[in-house]
Amino acid sequence: MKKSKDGKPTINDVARLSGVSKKTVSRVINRSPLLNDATREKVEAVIAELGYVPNPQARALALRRNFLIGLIHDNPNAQMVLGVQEGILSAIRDTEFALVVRPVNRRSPDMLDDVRAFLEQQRLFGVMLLPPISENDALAELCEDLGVTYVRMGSVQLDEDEHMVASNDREAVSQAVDYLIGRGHRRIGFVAGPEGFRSAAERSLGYRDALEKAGIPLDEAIMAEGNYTFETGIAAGKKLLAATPRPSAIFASNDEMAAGVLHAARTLGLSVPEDLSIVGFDDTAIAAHIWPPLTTVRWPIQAMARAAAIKLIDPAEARRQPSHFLSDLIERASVATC
Amino acid sequence: MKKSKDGKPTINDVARLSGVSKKTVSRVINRSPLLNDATREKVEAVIAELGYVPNPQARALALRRNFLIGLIHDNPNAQMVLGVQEGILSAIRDTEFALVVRPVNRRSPDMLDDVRAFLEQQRLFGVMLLPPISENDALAELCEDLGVTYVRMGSVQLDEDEHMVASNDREAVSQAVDYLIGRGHRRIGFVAGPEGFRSAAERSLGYRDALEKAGIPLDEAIMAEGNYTFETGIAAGKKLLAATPRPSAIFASNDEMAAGVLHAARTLGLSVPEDLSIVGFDDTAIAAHIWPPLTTVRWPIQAMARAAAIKLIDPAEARRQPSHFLSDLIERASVATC
DNA sequence: CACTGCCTTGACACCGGTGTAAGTCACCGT
DNA sequence: ACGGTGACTTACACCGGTGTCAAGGCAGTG
Repeated sequence: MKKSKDGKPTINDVARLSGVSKKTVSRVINRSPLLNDATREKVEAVIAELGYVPNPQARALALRRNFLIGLIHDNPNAQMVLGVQEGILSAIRDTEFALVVRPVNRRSPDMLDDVRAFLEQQRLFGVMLLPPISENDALAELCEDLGVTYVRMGSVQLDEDEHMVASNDREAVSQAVDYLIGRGHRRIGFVAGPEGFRSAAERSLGYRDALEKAGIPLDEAIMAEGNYTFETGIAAGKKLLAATPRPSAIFASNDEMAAGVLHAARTLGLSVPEDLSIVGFDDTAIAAHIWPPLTTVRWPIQAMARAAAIKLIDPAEARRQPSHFLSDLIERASVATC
Repeated sequence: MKKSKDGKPTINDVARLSGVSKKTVSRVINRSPLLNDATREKVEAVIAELGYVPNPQARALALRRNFLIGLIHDNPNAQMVLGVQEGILSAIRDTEFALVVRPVNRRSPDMLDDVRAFLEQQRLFGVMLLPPISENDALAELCEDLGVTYVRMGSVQLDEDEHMVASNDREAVSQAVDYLIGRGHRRIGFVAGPEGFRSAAERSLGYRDALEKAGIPLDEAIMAEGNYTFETGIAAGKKLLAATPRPSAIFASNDEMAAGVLHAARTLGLSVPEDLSIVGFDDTAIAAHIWPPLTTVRWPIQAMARAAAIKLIDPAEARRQPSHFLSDLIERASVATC
């Protein structure tokens, strides 16, 4: 009698039982203002009694938009991805939105086709792009073409404000290197991230900025490149620590490589921070758990992701929030005064 | 002419342009066998020309089921969660399914209501439950009641086969402790996980099994409990290393706590593995990146998640696949012969 | 040549919501 | 008494697919 057979109650059930039209029920659900209070209460009572919840698929069909936001990423750093997921979730909690995740393979030649198929098939409300693929302009264009609103997260402003939430890696690195200089270091090595990553380029610029400001010349002998992994950090550390004179401090463009440098130093019998100071970037779990705990730059992933999600689902509110985020230096125990 | 105004082409556009009914187009999309080849080709040509992709919301509405599978978790370990996401994705790649994630807060008193609201609102096809909340039977019942198919991942068989993918933590730990015993250790400390976690209980049982088999009596002085965090690992390490005689090896129920034990040992001036051997569990990134690299137990997260996803979307295929997974001991450098 | 049955296709209702335009009713001014 | 007004409410088409069932074409059969 209350509902058809096994299914959940529908708007029709509610309408029938409360003796109004389905459109009126629809108005109650959507909190339409032009609605008599008595009617509203009557309908709400029936809704509560039945435990009615609107069918999101039907809504999506009628509205010609759904309430799914996508997260597209090819990020190797689990902590970062999860931080982003949590940031997004904090923004969509208590809304009807849900989060769909889609890891992709950056190296795959048909990554773009893959994403296109995903977007065409799912017809998401909007998507968020995480670095490093957020740096891919073709991807942003694809979203534009497909009429999917998007927001990119990145280490530098890459797109118009409405499509971008950025940290400022260049400035953050510059400050971190300043900090080393302030502690008396003059010979500061640098481990760059992989070419092609915008974040890597920005971090290199920050390093150069700081040295230039302090009047310290660049020295290629104490600069190396890694690909953000522990292993390449070891290799870079070995190279830098073989230079003469040996650097008294090394800045690595992410924590994994910093851990690699630490490993290399240890292998050479150097103690950290007495013989070598190390600073990393990202403040991932590893930074706090290695010995000595790593001084590193933390950028506010969750807050950025939250801001990005708000841009997607509520552009008006988003204009009242920052689009640019500053990173902090987290002082632990891997830096000593020189 | 080809499509109405700005929207994507619909089944009606395809039907009109190819001069057949929409039902026929529907048959083409769904690869219905009772269909003339000529017709099929004609329609397929139009589909290709228009770039038509069926609207998933309309499909979901008509079929009364959608193609979203949910991942509900409250897991603090980013690596694990991401591994699971990737496992699921490998199973649903090239299907029309998509993955919706939903972190929840285990400690929140209305966690169940939260999940209920999520399931009622989104009407997912099915959900996967990750430990530790996968150990919550009330949650499984909730899914059952709501008619949402579910699969639980866990460290031990907790449910009927069709709802469960399990590793065997008890046996894995037992083997790891056997390994220490085989290396000559007789005084082996144990850091348990938090009470209330099934995985913690299983791992404790494994420890007891191994000692019992070797005829080594339990000694509470070299057993401690932590809550799977680095900090509690330090505390546990301090306690165990203060015991006399001092243990020559410690098994910690996860890698973070193992890292904490390592930290504690270092603080006391002990070197690892010379003075103390340490074995962890999970093989998270931290295990490979600390010094010395940690010998640990790896359980096949991705494969398990993949199997779980297949259980959800293709039960027939799932019966051809394993539901139980074995863990391996990964030998690194934190264990020495005693 | 009418009858039967198979193969293929189409008409139409339906899934559960929303938009639009039209309807009802009490109240108002003239 | 009558048209006008504003506040609510309803009927009905529509979103874009799928299920049901009937119909058309055609070969095989008696």
